[in-house]
Amino acid sequence: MSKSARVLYWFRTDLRLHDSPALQAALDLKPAALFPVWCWDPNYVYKHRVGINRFRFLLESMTDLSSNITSTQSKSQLLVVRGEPTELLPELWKRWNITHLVIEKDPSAYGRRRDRLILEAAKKSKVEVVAVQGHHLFDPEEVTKRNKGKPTMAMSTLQKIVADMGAVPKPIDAPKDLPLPKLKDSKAKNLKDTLKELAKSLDGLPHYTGKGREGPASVDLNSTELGGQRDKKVTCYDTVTGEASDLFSVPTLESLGMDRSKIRETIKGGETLALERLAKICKDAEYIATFAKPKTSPGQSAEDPSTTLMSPYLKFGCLSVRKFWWDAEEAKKKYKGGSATGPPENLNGQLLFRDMYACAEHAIGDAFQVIRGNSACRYIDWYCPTAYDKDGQVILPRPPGDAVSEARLSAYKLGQTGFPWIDALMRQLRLEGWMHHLGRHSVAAFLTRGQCWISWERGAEIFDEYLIDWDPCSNPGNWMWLSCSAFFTQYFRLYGLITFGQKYDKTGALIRKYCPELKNFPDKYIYDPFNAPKDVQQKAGCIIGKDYPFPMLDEKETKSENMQRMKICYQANLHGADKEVMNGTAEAMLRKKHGFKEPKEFDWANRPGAKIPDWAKAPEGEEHTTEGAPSGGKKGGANVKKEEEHDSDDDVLGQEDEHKEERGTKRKGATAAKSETGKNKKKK
DNA sequence: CGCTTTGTTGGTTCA
DNA sequence: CTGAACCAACAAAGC
Repeated sequence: MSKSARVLYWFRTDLRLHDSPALQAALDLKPAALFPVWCWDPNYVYKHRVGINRFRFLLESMTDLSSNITSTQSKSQLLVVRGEPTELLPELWKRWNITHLVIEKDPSAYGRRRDRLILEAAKKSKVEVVAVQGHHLFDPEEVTKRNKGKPTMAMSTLQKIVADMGAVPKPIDAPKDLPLPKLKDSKAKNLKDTLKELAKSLDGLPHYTGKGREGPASVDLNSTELGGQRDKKVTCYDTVTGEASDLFSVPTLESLGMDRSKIRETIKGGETLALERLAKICKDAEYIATFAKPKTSPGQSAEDPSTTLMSPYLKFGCLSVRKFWWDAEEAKKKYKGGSATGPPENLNGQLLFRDMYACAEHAIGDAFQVIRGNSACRYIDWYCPTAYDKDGQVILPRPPGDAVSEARLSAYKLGQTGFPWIDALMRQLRLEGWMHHLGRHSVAAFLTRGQCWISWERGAEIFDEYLIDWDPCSNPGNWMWLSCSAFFTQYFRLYGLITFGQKYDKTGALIRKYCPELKNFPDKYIYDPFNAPKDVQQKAGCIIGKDYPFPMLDEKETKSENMQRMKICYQANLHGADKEVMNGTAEAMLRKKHGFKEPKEFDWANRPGAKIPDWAKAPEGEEHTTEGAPSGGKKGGANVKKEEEHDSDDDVLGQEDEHKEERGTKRKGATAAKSETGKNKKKK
């Protein structure tokens, strides 16, 4: 059989050639032909929330994979076909006389649903399917089976299970050669002719005209109407095989209706860069051996991260997680210093967390993304939850919640909350598609149980759209963790909006970079410019409430109110799959118990506490911008524009030099101000 | 991989 | 030299 094998290798979660057990399985068939295919799935284009940065990173990764294929076999490349895989793949294997379909197993709920259909179609066509695990350290299907179908809700559970599953497999090298993607009667002598023949073989196939197989046919989750970043027409489905001049090529961002000028292209995709970065990190044995996630700083940017920044590459399989695991193990052996760190805080522990979430998602399925129907998720009566119709279908667009929560959610998404730490992190996310893990903790706790009491589903949605490394398991999993809905229960442990960032970086470099309107504030007030006396604000060239929004809520007031609510929700002990949640009575029940109030707008002048600056008591007719650009109208636009004026790296460096020079004098100013207020207090 | 309050310890300054 | 005053660093406990 092996001599006549003709393999369609379908890339999905594995944009790499190194350590790919699935690709190895394909080569083990000793095929006469191997077609490396990427099917440009409209379900990913329309029915998953994907922003500009993640599409950009994916396209870069595909381009790099294609060139790596060509470097290995000059007469081959990645063959990108545009259409619905369940419609298109059967045509390909019919017209290309395929005997075997080889894939890396995609363990996510969508992946499994899609692959079930593909498997059925393959069976009908007598195409043999070979599916191999390679996206995680351990096969989530096998782990779930060993856990009796239950989700893995703790690291200790996962560790216990995988202890009996043997060691993580050692990485295998990239292939030295690849079989040609040739038709049976091919006369092609070079790649260009091969592509022409392949395109000709697909003549007569209608190009794809729908918006994906899943959900309501007309819905485009990435349209601006639904809060997405697609503002132009999608043209990538105008053909099946791409432009005639560039057959089977990687689509462009423009053909997805997206405008790359709206983002910063900070983290570039591809296997080549992933391996370079891994090699560089593993050279530093001490860094690898003593890595402790809680000690890494969230106050650093992607250009100089305190973590490895490998997650985007793991997400698309540009980097094999098993290679990461073993290269880290090798590096640790070289460390001769004191004691090394262990799981869960070390690097391998981080990779195990990724497996834990994948296995939990595997057991729960689609409901892992939401609260309703999710048995692993504690039910809490958040504002702005996902809404369902009588048949249990999600209503899109989501019917608005109360006005204040909607305004807060919008301000949060744009980085206009009035809390510089939160705003800097959210702007970093929106512009660059990445945020440090602990920064994600901070903003997630703030939106949910900390201050806003808004559903983690809304936060997960924003992350879905903006994160490059978004993952259907880790992302909802971490949102449930931080909102104390699952995995984690210590709801009284809450991140301070001023103190948490300050602990890592007193100078507020992240704020100065992403909130340039605040860059001239002295260190003392960079995390809470709203507490700065008016003369300090004037000197900094930024009046709070005018050039930067007032805080949209009172940190301490919301915190204590929400902790009381959490206590009551924990006592009620409802979960997403309970009948009270499914029939919609849970919300009213909990609100009765904790004395539900609509969230109120923050009244600066009457806020509790004794630290009200004189200038705030008498606002001098200045408008309080608690709304903080949530309408997404003129104000938001103006702020975005202002930011982009400070975009270039040179400019950022310039800003940093500036504070270094000025810091000394500004500190003196701040101390003087402090002693003054001290005197005032004594007089009173 | 919390924050805040409270209390302790050990050190410095200065009348 | 003494002792009050202050302060930084840390630990414990409660939310």
